[in-house]
Amino acid sequence: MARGSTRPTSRDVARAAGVSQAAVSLVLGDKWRGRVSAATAERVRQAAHDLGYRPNLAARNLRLGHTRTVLLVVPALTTEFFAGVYTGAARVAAAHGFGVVLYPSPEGIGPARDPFASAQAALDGVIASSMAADALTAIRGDQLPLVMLDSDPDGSLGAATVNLDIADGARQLADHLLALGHRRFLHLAADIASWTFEVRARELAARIGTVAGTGVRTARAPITIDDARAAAEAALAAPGPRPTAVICDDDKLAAGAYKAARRLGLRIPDDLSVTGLDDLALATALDPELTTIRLDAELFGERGMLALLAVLEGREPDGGDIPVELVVRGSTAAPRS
Amino acid sequence: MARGSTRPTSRDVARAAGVSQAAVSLVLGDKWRGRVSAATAERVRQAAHDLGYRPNLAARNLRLGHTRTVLLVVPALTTEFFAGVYTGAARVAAAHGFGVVLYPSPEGIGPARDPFASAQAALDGVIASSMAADALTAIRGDQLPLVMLDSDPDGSLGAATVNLDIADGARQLADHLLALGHRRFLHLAADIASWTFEVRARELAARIGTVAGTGVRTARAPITIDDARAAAEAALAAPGPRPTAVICDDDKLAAGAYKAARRLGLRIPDDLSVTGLDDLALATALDPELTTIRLDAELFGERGMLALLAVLEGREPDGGDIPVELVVRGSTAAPRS
DNA sequence: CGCCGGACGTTATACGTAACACTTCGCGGT
DNA sequence: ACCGCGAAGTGTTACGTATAACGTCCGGCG
Repeated sequence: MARGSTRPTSRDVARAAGVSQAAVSLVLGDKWRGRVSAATAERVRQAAHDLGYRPNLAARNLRLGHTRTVLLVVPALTTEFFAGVYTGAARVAAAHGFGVVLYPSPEGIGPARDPFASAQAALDGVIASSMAADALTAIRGDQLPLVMLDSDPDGSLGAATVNLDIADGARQLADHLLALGHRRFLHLAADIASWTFEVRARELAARIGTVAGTGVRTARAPITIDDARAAAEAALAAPGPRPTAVICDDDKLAAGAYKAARRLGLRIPDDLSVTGLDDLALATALDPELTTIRLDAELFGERGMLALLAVLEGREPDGGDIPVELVVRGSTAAPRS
Repeated sequence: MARGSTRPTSRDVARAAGVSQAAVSLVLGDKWRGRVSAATAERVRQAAHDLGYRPNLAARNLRLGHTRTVLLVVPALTTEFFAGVYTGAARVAAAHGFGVVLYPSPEGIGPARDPFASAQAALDGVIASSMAADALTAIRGDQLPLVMLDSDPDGSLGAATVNLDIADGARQLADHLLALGHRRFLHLAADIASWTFEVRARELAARIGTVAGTGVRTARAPITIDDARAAAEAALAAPGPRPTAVICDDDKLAAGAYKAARRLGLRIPDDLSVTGLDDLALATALDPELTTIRLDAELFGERGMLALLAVLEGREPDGGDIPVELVVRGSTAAPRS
C-alpha cells in the first residue's frame, strides 16, 4: 500500500477532470443520476481510468462503517472438505456483494492468538467451524455476528448454527452394518474435541446398542493416514475377538485402516468391512472403493453464508439440518461367519 | 462492524480513564515509555479492557498507510499442496508481524473478476500461484508488490519469482524409469496452462529423448481422479504397443491411473509402473504406494513470503530454486520383458 | 536566582472517502 | 415580475486512529 510514489486519490481524479472530489465520489459510486451531467460523468470516469485510480479500501471501510467482508475460520486446510465449504460460502457471498476471507488456524504456529490481528481485514461477521476450537475464545472477544458450523445449538455460545445431520448419518451407517450381520465394531475416532464427533459417537452407540450381542471398541487418532494406521493396527491386533467392521470418523482415517488391514493380512471387505466419513476424492481412489457418508460441503458453506447474511440483516436464519447420504461401495460386506 | 450500539472507540476509553485520546493511543500502541506514567498507563489499559475496546482496523490502516496484510492467490483449495504453501507463508508472516489472507480463485464463480474487490482487505502485497492464471490480469491492474510462485522468471510480468526445481525433478524421474529399463511412456498431463507443467514436459521429453528407441505418448486431463481414470484408460487401450510406465503430473492423476489399470486388468508395478508429483497423503494411501516427486509445499510458502518481505523492504529477494526429491516406492519396477 | 531538561501529558492534524446541506442557474407557470 | 423547482455541482464534515508539535510542572545545577 505504501508505494514509492503514492497512488492517486479521488482528489487527484477530481483535479484531472476539473470537478470536485464529491463529484468523483458520486460518479464512481454510481449515484450520479440527476446530480451530474452525463458528459461530466464520462470525463470523470476517463480521468480515473487514465490515472489508474483505485479507491482506498481502508478509507472507504472507515467511512462506511462496514466492509462487506466476512471471515471463514476453519481448522486447517489439509482436507478438501473445507475447500468445498469455502467454495459454497464464496458463491453465495459474491451474489450478495460480499467477499470471504479465510482464516485457517495455522498448524505449527500454535493456538490462534487473535485471528483478527492476523487477518487485518476489518470484518462484518464470522463463520467458524467448531473444529477450530482454539480460535473460539478470541472470536467471542469480539462482538461480531457469528455463525457456527456444526456446533451444539444449545451450547453456551448463543450464536446461530448450521448443522449437518450427523446423527442421521450415524443411524444410516449403523443400520447398514447391522443389516449385513456385523456385531463387533471398532470405532476409529478422530482425535478432535468437537461436538460433531461427540454426537456421532453417541448416536452410533445408541443405535448399535439396540441389538443384542453387539460391542463397540474405540480407538482414537489424529486425522492423518499414518496415525490412523498405527491406531487401527494396535486395536485390531488386541486380544479378544476381532471386530469385523471399522467405523472411521473420516475418510483419511479409513485410508489408515486400509493400510493396517494390509499389514495384518486382512482382506477388505471379506475379513474386514471399513467405512469413512466425508466422501473425499480419496474414497474412490482406495481399492476397494470406500463405503462412506457423503457430506455436501458446498451446501454447508452456502447455508453458513446465508445464515450470516440473515443475522447481519436482523432476520432469523433458516433452520433445518443439512441431510447427509450413505454411499455404499465395495468396502462393506457381510462378515465371514 | 455496524453494530446496533456502536463499539467503543479510543475516545471512549480516554473518557473512561480520564485522559486524552492521544494518551490511549500511546499506551495501547506500547509507545508510552517516558511519556505517560506507569499508573496512568495501567488505568488506560484497565479502562480499555472494561469497555471491551478493540481498535478499528480500517481507521488504523488508513492512518498508517499500510495493513501488514498480504494476499495469497491459489488456484483452488482442492489439494493439500496449497494448504502447505499457506502454512509456510503464514508462519513466516506471523514472525514478521504480518497476516496472510487467502484468495482461492473460486470454482464455479467464473474467472476472478477482481480479487481485491472480493477480498476487501486493503493489502500490502500479493503472492500468486501461476496456476491461478485467470486472476493475473486483475493483479497486474493494481500496482501492488507481487511475488509469483512457479512462473517463468523471464516472463513479461517482471515480478519476483520463487520456483521449485521442477526441471531437476523431471530429470531424476526420467533417469529412474530409464534405469529400470522402461522405453515406452505415457505422460498423463495436467490440463492446466502453467509454466510449471510446460517446463516439466519439455525436460521430460529432452531427457528421455537421449536414449534410443524411446517414445512418449501424452494424454491430458483435469486434475480429478475420474477424469484421469478416463484419459488413462483410453490412452492405455489405444492401438500400438502399450506403454510400460505412466508419468503423471499430479498424485491425483496417478490415483486415476491406478483405477484405469484395475479396470484394464493391469497389475502395478508388474504390468505398469506409475509415478506422481506432489507426495500428498494420497500417495501412501494407494496400494502399492506411489513413487512420486516430493515438493516441499511449506518451504515453498516460506520462501514466497520471504521474497515478498524483501520486495516490500526494497531489497533483492534471494534467488535459488527449491530442490525437489524423488521418493521411490512400490509403484515402479522393471517392466516385464 | 535563573534556567535547563526530563516526566507527563494535551492539542491539533492528516489519512481518503461518502454523504449531507447548500448554492447557482435557467426556465416554466401564473 | 416573481416564485418554485429540477439540474448540476461544490463546500464541509465525520469516520477512528497515530503522531508531530506543543505546553507545563518541578527538581537540580551552576
